[in-house]
Amino acid sequence: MAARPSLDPPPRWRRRAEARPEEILDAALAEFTERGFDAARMEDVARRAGLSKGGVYLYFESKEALLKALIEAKIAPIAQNAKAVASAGADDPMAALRMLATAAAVRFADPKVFAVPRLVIGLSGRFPEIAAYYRTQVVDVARAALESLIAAAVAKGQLRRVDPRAAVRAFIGPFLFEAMWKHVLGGESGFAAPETLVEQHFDVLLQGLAKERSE
Amino acid sequence: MAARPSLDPPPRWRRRAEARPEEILDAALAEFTERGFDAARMEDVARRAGLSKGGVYLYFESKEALLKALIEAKIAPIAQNAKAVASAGADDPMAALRMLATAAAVRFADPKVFAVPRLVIGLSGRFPEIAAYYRTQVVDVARAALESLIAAAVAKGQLRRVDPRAAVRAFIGPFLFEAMWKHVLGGESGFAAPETLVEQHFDVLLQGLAKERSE
DNA sequence: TGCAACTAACTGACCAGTCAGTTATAAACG
DNA sequence: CGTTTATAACTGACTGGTCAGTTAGTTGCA
Repeated sequence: MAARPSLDPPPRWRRRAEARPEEILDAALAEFTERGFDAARMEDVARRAGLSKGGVYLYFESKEALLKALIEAKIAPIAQNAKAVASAGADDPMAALRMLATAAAVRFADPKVFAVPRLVIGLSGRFPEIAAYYRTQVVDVARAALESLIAAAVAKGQLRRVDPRAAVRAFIGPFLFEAMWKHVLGGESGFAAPETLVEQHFDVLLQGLAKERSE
Repeated sequence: MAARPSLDPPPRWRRRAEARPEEILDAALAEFTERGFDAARMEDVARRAGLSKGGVYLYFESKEALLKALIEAKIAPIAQNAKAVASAGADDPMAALRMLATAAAVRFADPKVFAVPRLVIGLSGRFPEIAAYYRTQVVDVARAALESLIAAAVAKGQLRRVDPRAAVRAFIGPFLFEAMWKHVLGGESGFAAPETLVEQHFDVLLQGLAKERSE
């Protein structure tokens, strides 16, 4: 009734060269995450992105090239963010650390965001370059940002002087564990809210577990 | 010269039905780790185990069956261990926690041991059953063991009362992070010794990062 | 009209799984 | 004891299906 039978039906496809690359990358991330890189079929990636398999090859040389482009595209903003927070928050390092923790909790809770590190972990054996790229572009940057903030807090007398690497591990590790629990092992998170997570984390991280403090 | 030319040359293969399954599982773990489950070829697994491809199928129904057998075989001892430590160390929980931490540090440092969780992570999208199995058989067990030890320590007045799940995250997370750093990202570990790792970890974990303790 | 964007049908390589045949080994026999 | 017999263990060539990548031809659009 409502739909007037159009005499010239809509085109079977449209030329959308600008939007394609990003759509293909999103489709690829979804397929790679669900099936794994090898088991994912280029045909399915294409369908999901709304074009044909041949079309994908107009934008990406090969499946592997698509994978690498995907990693690069999804990684860049994260690293950017970490660096920005670190340099911006040098005068109030504790507040900056809290912001970073909250950002980490929120990001790690998003399956789409965690999908990338998950992919990298799975493929690190076969594509060490990708793992190395991820390390230098993301982990090293985040690590440096955290270390500088912690060092600043130590200098201000707000934190004890501890081994910086140990401090970074203690800072990130729990989030990593929670993310694995949720996204990899399919565990139910008792408390959904990232704020609660951050709150509990900081309590343990700052005050420690010990009842009495030993000198 | 030394080798006397034997008139009847050694057989081209031997019947070794007892030893085969384990050898095949070891070979499969190595191949799956290096290439990934999909990219690994059954032919290569077989060669590595010292027999032909057809031979592998005498012991395992399919590639997927091999994968599942592999996970089960490599997982069992770990879970066993965690449970034993937990129940044995109820009277001195702090010592038991230190033992568990050291055990974890040593195990996580071994690429062969960490290969299994690495596989599970990579395959969790396609084989959720495997991830679930790993969770119930390993992570849940370890988690319960830790929580009971921590609760015991709290009861004895040795630890503050904090959210048990947060405490467990803080306990395991850093090891997880270190393992990822080393095995997945190929980062150099500044300090090889697990004892150092445990020492630093406990310092931060028990005393916290804060300079002054707030009530 | 021209051409970039796109499709669909195709090709060639690869590999999990099968199977007909071979060989090591142990047991039965003379 | 050697010799035959029986069979479990094993091999390697083969097959059927799958899928990355290609290409000849079609279509939207300026």
